[in-house]
Amino acid sequence: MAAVDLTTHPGHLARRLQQAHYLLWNTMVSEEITSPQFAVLNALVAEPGLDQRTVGERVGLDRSTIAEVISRLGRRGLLHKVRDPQDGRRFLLRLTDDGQRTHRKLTVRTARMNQVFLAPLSAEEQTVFFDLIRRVADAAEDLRNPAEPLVAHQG
Amino acid sequence: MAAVDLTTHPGHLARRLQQAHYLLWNTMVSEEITSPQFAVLNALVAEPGLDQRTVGERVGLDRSTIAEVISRLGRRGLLHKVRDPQDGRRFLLRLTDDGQRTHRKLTVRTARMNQVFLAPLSAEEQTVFFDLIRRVADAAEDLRNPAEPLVAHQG
DNA sequence: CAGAAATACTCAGTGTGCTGATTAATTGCA
DNA sequence: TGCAATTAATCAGCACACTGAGTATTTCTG
Repeated sequence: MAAVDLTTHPGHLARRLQQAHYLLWNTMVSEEITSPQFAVLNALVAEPGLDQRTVGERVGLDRSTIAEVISRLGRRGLLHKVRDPQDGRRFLLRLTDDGQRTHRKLTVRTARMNQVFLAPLSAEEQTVFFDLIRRVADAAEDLRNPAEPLVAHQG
Repeated sequence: MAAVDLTTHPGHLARRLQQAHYLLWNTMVSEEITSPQFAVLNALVAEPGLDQRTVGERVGLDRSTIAEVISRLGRRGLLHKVRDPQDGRRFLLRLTDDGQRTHRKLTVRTARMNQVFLAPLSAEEQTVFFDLIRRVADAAEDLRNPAEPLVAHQG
């Protein structure tokens, strides 16, 4: 009697959107490398030698998840991790040649997939689509990490 | 050198959006019942006595995932599954009184959470937000399930 | 009615994603 | 210097999400 219409629930839509993307990625980009794995490769192309935690921050993965993703990429020989001689807690990450090649190959395919994925929207709609999602996601993230702790005015 | 800007990748945005939602759900709705679990409860409020596969179809979960979600809800005493006397392959699902109560309670909280989540957007923007995401997700789903096999015009 | 095809569900395996607890290393302060 | 706090990473535990393979039941067809 009191059932709700889930098509107006942003969480439900977000999940469906991600699932749809997952399937398309699998058929058009790669069955081996996942989208989060590609994000990690991409982060290390942009900034080689990052440590694990920072990579996670860049791509939006928590400490546990980033550890597993990196371990898989390591097993596949796409990156290597070395202890930071300056700070023994850190591992510094770099892509191997194979990792570089894989990133280049997937970059092309990902661009094609994005075109297909966004094809139902006009160019202007695509811009709005990005803008709206980004604003909602950013605001929700800020709710958890209150950016400026608003330094107390006086002790 | 050839790194890509992930903020223009719909898959990456979809993932961030879902993560943001997950966190907000946890703090504002429930730490026990997840959003997919609520979707299942909701489907069974709308249509009591559905079988497992159909519930999965309604909420967008595959056969394996829906099985686990239902088993968890069963363990919590929120629903029960009975073999369909008409078709021994099926399990028919119904909410318990506790399940009904839980659904009612979470419906209220979910509405509040949605308001907070969507607060960064104006009312018109929220409409556009739903429309764009729905269109992209629907189109991608159709790519995998070619809706109408386009019945041949003549034998 | 019997065998084949379809269907509902289960199971094993993999991967993403979170929290809380633990370990190891560094930093900061008295 | 020496101990406390912080920080990077790991580990265990839970939950979602998919595929491919297997089982049981029903349906379809000859």
